[in-house]
Amino acid sequence: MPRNIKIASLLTGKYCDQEVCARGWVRTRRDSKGLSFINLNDGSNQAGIQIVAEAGLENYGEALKLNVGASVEVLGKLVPSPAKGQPYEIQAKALRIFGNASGEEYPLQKKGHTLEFLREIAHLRPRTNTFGSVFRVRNTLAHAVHTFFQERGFMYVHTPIITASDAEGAGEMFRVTTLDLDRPPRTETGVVDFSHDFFGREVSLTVSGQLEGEIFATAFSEVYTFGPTFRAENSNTSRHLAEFWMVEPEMAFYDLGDTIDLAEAFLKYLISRCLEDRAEDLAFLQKYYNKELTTTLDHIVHSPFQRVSYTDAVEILEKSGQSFELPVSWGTDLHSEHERFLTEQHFKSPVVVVDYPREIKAFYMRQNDDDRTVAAMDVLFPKLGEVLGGSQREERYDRLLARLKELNLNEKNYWWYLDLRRFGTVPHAGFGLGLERFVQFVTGMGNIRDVIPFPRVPKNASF
RNA sequence: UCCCCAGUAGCUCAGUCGGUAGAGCAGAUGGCUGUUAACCAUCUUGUCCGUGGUUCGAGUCCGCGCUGGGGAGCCA
Repeated sequence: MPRNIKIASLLTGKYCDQEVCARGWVRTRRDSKGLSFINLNDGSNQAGIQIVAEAGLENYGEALKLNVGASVEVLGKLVPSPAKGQPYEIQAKALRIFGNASGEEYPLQKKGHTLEFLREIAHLRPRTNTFGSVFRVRNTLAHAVHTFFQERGFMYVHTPIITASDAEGAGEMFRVTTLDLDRPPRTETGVVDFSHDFFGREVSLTVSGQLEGEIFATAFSEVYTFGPTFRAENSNTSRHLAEFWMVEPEMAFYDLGDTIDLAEAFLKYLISRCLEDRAEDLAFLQKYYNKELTTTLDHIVHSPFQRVSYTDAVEILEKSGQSFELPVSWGTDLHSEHERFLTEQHFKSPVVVVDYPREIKAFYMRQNDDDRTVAAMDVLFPKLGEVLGGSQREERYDRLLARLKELNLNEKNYWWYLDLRRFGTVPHAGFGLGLERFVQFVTGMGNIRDVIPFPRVPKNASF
């Protein structure tokens, strides 16, 4: 008797008229006289499978007491369903109940719940239709990230979570310490003495794996990191998390154009995989959360990404005749409304803006010959704005050192980063993609807290 | 961090002029020969976010706090 076949596989019809076993959790139960219909879901798909239990079952009495949330195993014959609503169903011959769920106490009902309520029961929300779809899409995206890079010969490098470096000299970091917070050791001048801390120095949770990624790119040529990152910013928005996942490829011998080509292929691949492999989930999400979801995703896959320099983009915005909430002028960063105008109104496709003013970008970005811009790029999507950002890195030792000094960054903290430019330096580049923001885009979910299993935000780290 | 809004049954909400709280859904029980968030009948359910104040009397008015949501800034 076949076991361990997921419900999604059973519904392909491959096992029709065979004895099968399904295990999962009850989503709904409806009964008529002498007959009970159970919808069983094991997380492998959106629809679940219909179990038909008849009065002849040995434990039919118990079956009638099954509540939403109960865990069961069913043995029976997989047959085409005579009724509308599902292609196949299982005629139960034996039903094993692992654990019932109290109808009075189980918080999930056979009706819609608000996303805010479900956030409070993050241990149960994966069992809902919405979160089932969201997390299957998230998984498909994560898998596709690895597939995309591995197929191109990129090495997956595990950059550290605990780090002594600060990737951009900006952004609040979470300190990691084992010091006694009530009575920390202090130096003679009274400041906390981290030489007595676990690592003998101040360390924090990483805000980016990029700098360490560059180390490996200068040995393995093409690498990527994919892991959690942490920002202690007090941001209370639907687009920020204190803990989120980033994908950061880093490539030796790439210039900015090569990197844009890679980013475009990467984003299109990720979306294509979801459209192909998660059609049922996207259809569900489209129905309940974003009516234009698949249209938008299809559009991205089939549009060539337009490329425009920051300087030209500012000129387009200035000449557009649009009245923006915030003014546009050369030297300031583009705001969301500007990005959306470019991608939605002007180009009507994804846009890659390149060569930003050096003053608004990070120290490690490669300075262009005009001495006022750097080889940076942002990919803008309709309705979203910036989805991915990257740059060619400054590989010239003197230029990098001068830039560090210009920004009053302590070069001693970057000694190993500078060494990469002293020994066998090469042109190289990379980009970063915030996974959750992208999952938001692909699923149509409005709040980033609903696309990560256990969101960490200011004032809340439940579960 | 700033601005705005909200917090009443397990969930979603109503609650008039300040007079001690109600509906739908869920749940329980019974019915129904194939149901699709099944349907029909009956029944149960409250720290009105917390705290201080005004008042004869506060779910309702006022102050403070907590939590949640939307927007802004920052960013991914």
